[in-house]
Amino acid sequence: MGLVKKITPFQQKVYAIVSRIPRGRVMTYQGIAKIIGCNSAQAVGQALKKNPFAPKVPCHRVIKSNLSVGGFFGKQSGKYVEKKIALLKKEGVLFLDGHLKDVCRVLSGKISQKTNYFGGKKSPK
DNA sequence: GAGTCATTCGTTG
DNA sequence: CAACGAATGACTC
Repeated sequence: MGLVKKITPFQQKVYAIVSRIPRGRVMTYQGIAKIIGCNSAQAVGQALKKNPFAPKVPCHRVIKSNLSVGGFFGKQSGKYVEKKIALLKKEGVLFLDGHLKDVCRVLSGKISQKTNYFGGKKSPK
């Protein structure tokens, strides 16, 4: 039976970090990637997609560095992503139009300062 | 603020 | 060795 929990060292690091994200908080792919030692958030995303410990690792607490929601269960959009937002919303992390409402909820030490997120700018409908 | 192209690291085929 | 992926940055509108 080749069906064994074969995970790579890279995945172990990703799951270790993600599983340590406290409730009501989120982390970015870039942040995790940086802690691991690489600057490839895509590698982190792939590790989470193949996440063999789906319910064990709170992958729903991982979002993109641009404060957008990101993907979930291999979907970049759809009801799965909606569920991801709903889960975070239940934990106190609110999203507006697919983007994080409160940047303060993000751990990871620091975020890209180059990008001008919602800093003071607001465009309601 | 929103959309598009190119880049980058690791895993899998 | 080649292609893909839950992403990101830079550039343009």
